[in-house]
Amino acid sequence: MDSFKIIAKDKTTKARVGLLTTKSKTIKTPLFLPVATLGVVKTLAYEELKYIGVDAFISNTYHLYFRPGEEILKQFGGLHKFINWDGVIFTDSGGFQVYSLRELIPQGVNEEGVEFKSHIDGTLHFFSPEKVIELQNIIDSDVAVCLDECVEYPVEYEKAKRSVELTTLWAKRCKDKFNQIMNKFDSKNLQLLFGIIQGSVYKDLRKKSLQDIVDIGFDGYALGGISVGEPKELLQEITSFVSQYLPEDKPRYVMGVGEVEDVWFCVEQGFDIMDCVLPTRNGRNGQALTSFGKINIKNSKFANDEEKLDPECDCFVCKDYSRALIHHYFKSGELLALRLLSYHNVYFMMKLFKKIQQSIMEGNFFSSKEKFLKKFYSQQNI
RNA sequence: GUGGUUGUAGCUCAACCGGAUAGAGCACCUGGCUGUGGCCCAGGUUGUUGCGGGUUCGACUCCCGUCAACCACC
Repeated sequence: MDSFKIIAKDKTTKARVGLLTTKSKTIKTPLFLPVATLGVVKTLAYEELKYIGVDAFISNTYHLYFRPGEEILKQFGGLHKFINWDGVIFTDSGGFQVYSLRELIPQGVNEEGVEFKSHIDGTLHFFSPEKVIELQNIIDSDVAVCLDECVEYPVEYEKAKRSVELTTLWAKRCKDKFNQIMNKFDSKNLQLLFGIIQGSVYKDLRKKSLQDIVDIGFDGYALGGISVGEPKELLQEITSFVSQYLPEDKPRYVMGVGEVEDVWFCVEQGFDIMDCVLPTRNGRNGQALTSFGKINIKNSKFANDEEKLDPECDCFVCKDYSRALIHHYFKSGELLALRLLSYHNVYFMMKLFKKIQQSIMEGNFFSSKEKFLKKFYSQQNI
């Protein structure tokens, strides 16, 4: 059974609307995944996620491995049951932590896997491709991804090349282990497995990586190794380059992208799924997304501002809380401040993706994009 | 009333034997953050060194006076 079905295509761009069928649910793409590293979108209750209309989020294998740990997850029968959430769960493999926590990898990375020093207590732990698949099976996510090696930017060609070779090698082992485990399940309860493409900013490496990964064959393809500090032009160059070689009939996931401008761009290039920490992390630090651009609610100019966060938003925060009040909560260190902006920003992203889906269905993706971004950069009403 | 201690940025404190543009943390004001530790990073504003005299080439620093806070004793 095909897990992905395209139901609409934009005529002038590569944007498309699809249905992704997972064992939990069928959900519509383009899809934005808020990040729930430890199984929770920081500060938000599951009831709130449901109310906002969050269909799916992404959790992290590495972090869940340390807390709550395999045993608790096994006891409860996976993350869905542990957190009582019937939406779709993606899991990241820990490959990104090879990059983000690289100072905790004293031995470096080899063919067998990665030896991590726990960021919590410094103890040594070993992740192999097989282990990561097992863990994601224990977590019982709907969509798992292969272990990959994400390298920093900028990176030397030779190092990027080795990471591509390693990522391919690991992808094969992930796929083998995955098939072995999935044999025990009936077809309705199959997890999906996505492969990850590396290659940094080198086009020949990107092409090699995606050919290798597509040859192995996965339920979807993720573009990794971007959003690691490279300039926006390179992000755009790589995403548009890779997208032209990806199979059309499989979901395409660009990992770590979530700035408003980048989101429109990646959808335009034919990507279906993206995830990003920005709406929540920046929300916790005072940045709010509004129809008229980003604002930092901590700025003193909002101290007496009676206007709502985003005059065009209909979330409860924008109905009931003035900018001045949220400013006050932030300056006072009140926890509610973090929640209000997290809620609003996630709401903003969900509404944005609904708008994107709708514009593709109605055949006006490009003009919608232009209109949206023009307003977003106008800084009116701010 | 007498004796003592202390007064330096909004706050807590540095500043050698008298030496150059009086510094730091926090706070405040901005900016940054792209497969998450609420963190962190990068900049920026702020001083009549309680006040007034004096000595000196030069005073936060030494001297005199004065004000304030605190402590002890009457």
